[in-house]
Amino acid sequence: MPQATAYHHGDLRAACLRAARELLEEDGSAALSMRAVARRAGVSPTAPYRHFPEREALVSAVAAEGYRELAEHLLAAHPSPATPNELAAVAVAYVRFALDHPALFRAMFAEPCDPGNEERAAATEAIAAYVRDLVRRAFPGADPDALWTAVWALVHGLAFLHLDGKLDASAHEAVADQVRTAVLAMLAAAPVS
Amino acid sequence: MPQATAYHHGDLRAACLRAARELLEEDGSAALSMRAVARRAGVSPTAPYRHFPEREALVSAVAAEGYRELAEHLLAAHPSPATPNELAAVAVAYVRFALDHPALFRAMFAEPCDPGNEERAAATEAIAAYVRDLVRRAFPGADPDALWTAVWALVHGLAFLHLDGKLDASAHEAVADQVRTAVLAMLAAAPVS
DNA sequence: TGTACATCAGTGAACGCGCGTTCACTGATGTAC
DNA sequence: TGTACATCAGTGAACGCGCGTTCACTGATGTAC
Repeated sequence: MPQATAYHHGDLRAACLRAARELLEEDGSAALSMRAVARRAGVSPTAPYRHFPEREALVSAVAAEGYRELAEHLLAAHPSPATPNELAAVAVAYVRFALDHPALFRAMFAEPCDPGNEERAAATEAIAAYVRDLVRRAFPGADPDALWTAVWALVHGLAFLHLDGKLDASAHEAVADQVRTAVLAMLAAAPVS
Repeated sequence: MPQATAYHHGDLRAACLRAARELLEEDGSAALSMRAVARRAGVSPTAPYRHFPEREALVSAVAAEGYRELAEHLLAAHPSPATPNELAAVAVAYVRFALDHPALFRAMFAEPCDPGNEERAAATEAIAAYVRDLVRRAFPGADPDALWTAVWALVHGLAFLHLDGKLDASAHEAVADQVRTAVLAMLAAAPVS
């Protein structure tokens, strides 16, 4: 760990990530910019380039952090969900995370992603594994590959529809109810034919 | 209908919408800008302000057009789906639309939307009605309000996960298979408990 | 232990860019008398 | 029918902005001898 002085920051990489997160939390609508991050970190506009070769690298790093936090958040909602109600609780947690960190969530999904970023790939895989296990436990008879995609899509769609204002997201409890009800209805759906 | 002359365009409003659509189809990654639209329409940078008081108004108009097209596209896939297979076909059409018009699709959903735009509201409602009818036909026993949200979310999630590269979208047929399989797996899911 | 020097992590000026929007304007149209 | 004039739909210069990135630089650190 290098020493911090007036000239040398000490840990600018971490400071940039922290600044980026703060900016995303504060103004969910503005795109993340290198210059804004530098300003927030109290450093010249070009200093971050020592640690991130280009904007996309910064965004990828922030997104990876977001994936890790989302994984923790889901685990905290339920470590090993196995019933429809438990699955619904996890769905609510997923949507809540999106609504509590809208800009981060958009950065995680909508920003062009660098497929070579291992940190990011590992973090995504942790979430995928969690959902796959959930599906195996909750739906022993189903094709897990097909169903885990569907479950993720269902929950992800609920998150974005709320985030984008297509479903009303103004009240916490109402969102939770809406998500729970939708998930349970889907699982209980008995099609004709 | 005003006459077109060298000075007066004749129907600049429509030309702006056409230009905007072209730009979205050509460069899915760039944000829509008033200046680019004006350039494409062959008009001074400020001329579009005669027809759209601000950028958001233009985007809202384009989005409304997108909703109408999406509704037509779904109707064309199946006018009155009632079985899981027919529902899956509509899901495939929804995802295909998103992948064929990525920037338009993002504009429709991710851009901040003007809730007062009636054109847009009407177009969205047409889609909602289509999905609600579908749900009523296909799942006579279910709570239609809860289930139509779930169905929309499932399909919408599949669209965005493909659009954002979280699910592989490189081959048309593979995407269709993936979507069909996921939807059918979800409908056939038999939870424990 | 002291010193020369390579390397590292910053600075700050500058480049060229595109953007949304305003403003005063002008050319063309259409309407009232 | 002819004309004065209001209105409409454009123009073009300008404002102030923020951006990503480059470049030559400089201050601080650490290492080899």
